Amino acid sequence: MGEVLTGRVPRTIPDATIARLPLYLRALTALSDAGLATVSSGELADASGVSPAQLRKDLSHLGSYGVRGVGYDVATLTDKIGAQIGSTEWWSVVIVGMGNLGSALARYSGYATRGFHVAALVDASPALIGQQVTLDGPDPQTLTIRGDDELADIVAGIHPVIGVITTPAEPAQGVCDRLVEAGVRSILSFAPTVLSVPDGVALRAVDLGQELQILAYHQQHPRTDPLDLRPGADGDGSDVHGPMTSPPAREGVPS
Amino acid sequence: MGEVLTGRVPRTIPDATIARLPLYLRALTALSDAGLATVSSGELADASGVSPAQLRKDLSHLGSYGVRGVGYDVATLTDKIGAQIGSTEWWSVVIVGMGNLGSALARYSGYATRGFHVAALVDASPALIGQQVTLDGPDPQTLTIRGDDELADIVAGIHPVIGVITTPAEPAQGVCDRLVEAGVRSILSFAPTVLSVPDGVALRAVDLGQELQILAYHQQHPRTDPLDLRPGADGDGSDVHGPMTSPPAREGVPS
DNA sequence: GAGTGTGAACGAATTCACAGCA
DNA sequence: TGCTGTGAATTCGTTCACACTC
Repeated sequence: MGEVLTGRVPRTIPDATIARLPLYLRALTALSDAGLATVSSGELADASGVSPAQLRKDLSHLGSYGVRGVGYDVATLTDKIGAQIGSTEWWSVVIVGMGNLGSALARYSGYATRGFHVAALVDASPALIGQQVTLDGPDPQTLTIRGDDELADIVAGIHPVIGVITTPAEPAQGVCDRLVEAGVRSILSFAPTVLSVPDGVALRAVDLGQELQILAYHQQHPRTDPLDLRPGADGDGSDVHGPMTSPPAREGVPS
Repeated sequence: MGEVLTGRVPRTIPDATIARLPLYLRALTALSDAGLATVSSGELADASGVSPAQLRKDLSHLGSYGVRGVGYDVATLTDKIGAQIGSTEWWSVVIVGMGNLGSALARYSGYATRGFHVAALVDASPALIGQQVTLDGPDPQTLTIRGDDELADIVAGIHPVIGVITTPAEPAQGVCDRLVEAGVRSILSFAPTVLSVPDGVALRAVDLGQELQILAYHQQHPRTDPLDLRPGADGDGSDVHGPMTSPPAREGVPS
């Protein structure tokens, strides 16, 4: 793929690669914690649940940070991926919709380790507005649920911001519109509906119902496996259905 | 490509298509509720957030259920997709890990409309075992949290089963192994770790941290858009980043 | 005329296989 | 020798464009 004039790296990392960078970052952190200083593509691939070839191709998009015959320096690679992903700066998260899921996400304690923190909680219900929510985590913090008519004010002060929508389906598009209006450029939705956003706004949507239905399909149509032609070809059979359509998002929301 | 001998339909629906079927099903339900009897590919595509061409190609994998010059019969199409996805039978869900997220998912009231119901709640903590959880939904139901050493017994009686893992990262692989051991063939994990399952078991993983990091990347690297070359090409600019890597799972866990 | 169904063109992502370097 | 980096081949998915049918 031809030379590029801009800087060093081809300034076009495939979306599929970007979606896997967090995986690598997490695996690297674990390796680092375990005291490892270098890893080979095979080891890191195993720890990330991808193939070695894929890992090398992905990393090649960031530049050449490996040493032939040796592997990758864990610290260096962590830095490079972190720089791409933006984990060098702190990101604020605003959660809209304080039902079961919203509350659970608010109290999730894993934000800090990934460079995020919950900055505000919002709901439309008068019954919830004004209530206090205590967040778990290193420095227990208490936030007051605010009304969704204050969204613009709330977002105004804090940047960069990621908006998380955990409302029911019906109000979701309206909330989404108001977030965009207020200047939010990245939105993660858990609402069971299709949302549309203008150009320039990144939207990701996660849906429990859809995930369950996809699993139901696979259970109904078990693979008539033409897979194990060769004996024990690819080591630990991590993934079942070959490369799954939506590269399953690893990492999640425990506790 | 190439004729197929088995039955009617090419018995190989692409994974990407399968991941979108739930979207279509949801859109169809909405249209049906609105009293519509037929839809064109354009309308259904809009309601599902995909392109008309994609929709037609996807549906063509199921067979020819449209009428040229007219469109699709909403009821027929709903049936056909439902049959593929397995929404004709009831699926049981077992949730392991009754922390914030597990509790939220347990109380989620949207299962019934999609053919699922929560059959059991499990946790390892003695503090939680024995506690009652009241599920929302049409017929309020109360489940008692059971110990994870009972997993085999719990799963034994109820089939088909989908296992949902909402534990922290560390115990997740162990829980996963025990679910598989007990006969579960479909697993949805929210734990922030890579899980491996043997061949024949379907695994999907959803990860809040990963989703946020992907959004952070996109915010850091805004598109130098070579997109709007043609004036108002594709109507409502629903998606920002073209076909997103992981076809964002629509539908979710509100309330 | 209107809109489906589908081959064919296109593009993206993965895998292969090997050259090149420590 | 061992492992990275990467063109080439391949597989997979999407988009196009149009023949066909109601």
